Amino acid sequence: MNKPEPVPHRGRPREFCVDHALAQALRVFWEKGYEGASLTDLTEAMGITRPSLYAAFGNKDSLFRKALDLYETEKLAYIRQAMAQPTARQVAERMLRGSVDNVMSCAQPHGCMGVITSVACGPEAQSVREEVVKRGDAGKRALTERFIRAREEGDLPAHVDPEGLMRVLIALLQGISVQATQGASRQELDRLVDSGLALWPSA
Amino acid sequence: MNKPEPVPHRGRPREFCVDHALAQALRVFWEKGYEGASLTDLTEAMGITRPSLYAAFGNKDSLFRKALDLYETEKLAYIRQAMAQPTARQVAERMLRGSVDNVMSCAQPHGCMGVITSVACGPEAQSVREEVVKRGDAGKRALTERFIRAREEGDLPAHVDPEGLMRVLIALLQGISVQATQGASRQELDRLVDSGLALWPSA
DNA sequence: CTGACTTTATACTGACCGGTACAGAAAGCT
DNA sequence: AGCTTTCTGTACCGGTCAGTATAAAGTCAG
Repeated sequence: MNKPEPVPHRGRPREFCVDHALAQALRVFWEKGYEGASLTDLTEAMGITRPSLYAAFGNKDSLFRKALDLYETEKLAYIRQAMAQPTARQVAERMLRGSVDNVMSCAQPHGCMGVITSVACGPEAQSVREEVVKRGDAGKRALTERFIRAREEGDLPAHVDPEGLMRVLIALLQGISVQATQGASRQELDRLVDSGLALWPSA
Repeated sequence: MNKPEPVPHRGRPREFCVDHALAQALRVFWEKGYEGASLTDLTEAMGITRPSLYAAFGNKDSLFRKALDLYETEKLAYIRQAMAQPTARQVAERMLRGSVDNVMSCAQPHGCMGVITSVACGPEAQSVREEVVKRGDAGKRALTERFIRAREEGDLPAHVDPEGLMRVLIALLQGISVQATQGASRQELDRLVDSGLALWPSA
């Protein structure tokens, strides 16, 4: 961390590491949601002052979007891994297990950022909410395609509805996130996943 | 509506109907969440001024709790009906269908108040959040008991884990709520429910 | 009518919100 | 050296938040 700028700019050099500060911002947004995270919360966690934040990241909206990018590339890697699994069941299992790992990391549980942001209130956050929903929809489409392929490949029965099954799996993931924020233990979430997988349609 | 006080008190009589005002408050809290609903939003929707609100309902916290009571008795009636169904499958179906009806009522979709409140941000709402989680936990216990009974009565296979199945069903309900707030259509949610029920363990 | 009592509306409180003006500090360029 | 450029900290902006002081208005008992 605190790596210097690769090409030293003109003017006074920045005294903090942008990547590290963004990681701290992500932590705050993840814990408190978009509206719940005040600029005071953010700047204190990032160790910088307000004007530095605005100079480096624009405004709260664009800081959140940058944090969201980091979240997707870092914390949602398990989703990309899951999609590459050979069977639909393994796709589901990797997603569910990865989701529990994700919400149970870092001591106290925090749910999925997508759920937190899209459920959180206020017309002020409408723009970021739409962004989150848009990103989620792309994932939903990809998952549906994956299940269509699985049915063609014979590892899902012919009678299943790929889009419906996608919505069920997404609902389970969202449920895991909600229950985590409500204080569910890892053991309870593991049991949710075990029971969910026990219901999964066999080929 | 606007029914008069049954026993006329001393002093100037109240000029609004408490029940009607509370119903309007519920509508606002349901749409915007606890923190997202400002006193200005509330008083405008209720048609009363701030001091009247405080005189009649205490403060924002206690107004929310009273609205929550109303929500449980009015909007969550389907849950009590569902619990009384003869088989576990019918319990699940009534809950899922009722949940979709619930989040799809009143034109634009709003999710479950429990989910909205428990996921919504900020340490200021911690107290009401704990209240919501506490009420939800009681429901979870009751549902687990219901599935244990179902297994004893033979309408659930012996190998299922009642608590795990309870968490799966709750997760589906929470997923329905989240997807509704994200703008899912009734048709999409119906498909979620159909696919979920198709997975339900048969006796 | 008078006084006790309660609800009404206006207008305010201090605290916090996201965002910024300003001036000083630290670097490169010439 | 000076000059330009960029960052840093302080101190502030108008707006909104939950909650309330105050006084007028309305209804009772006597």
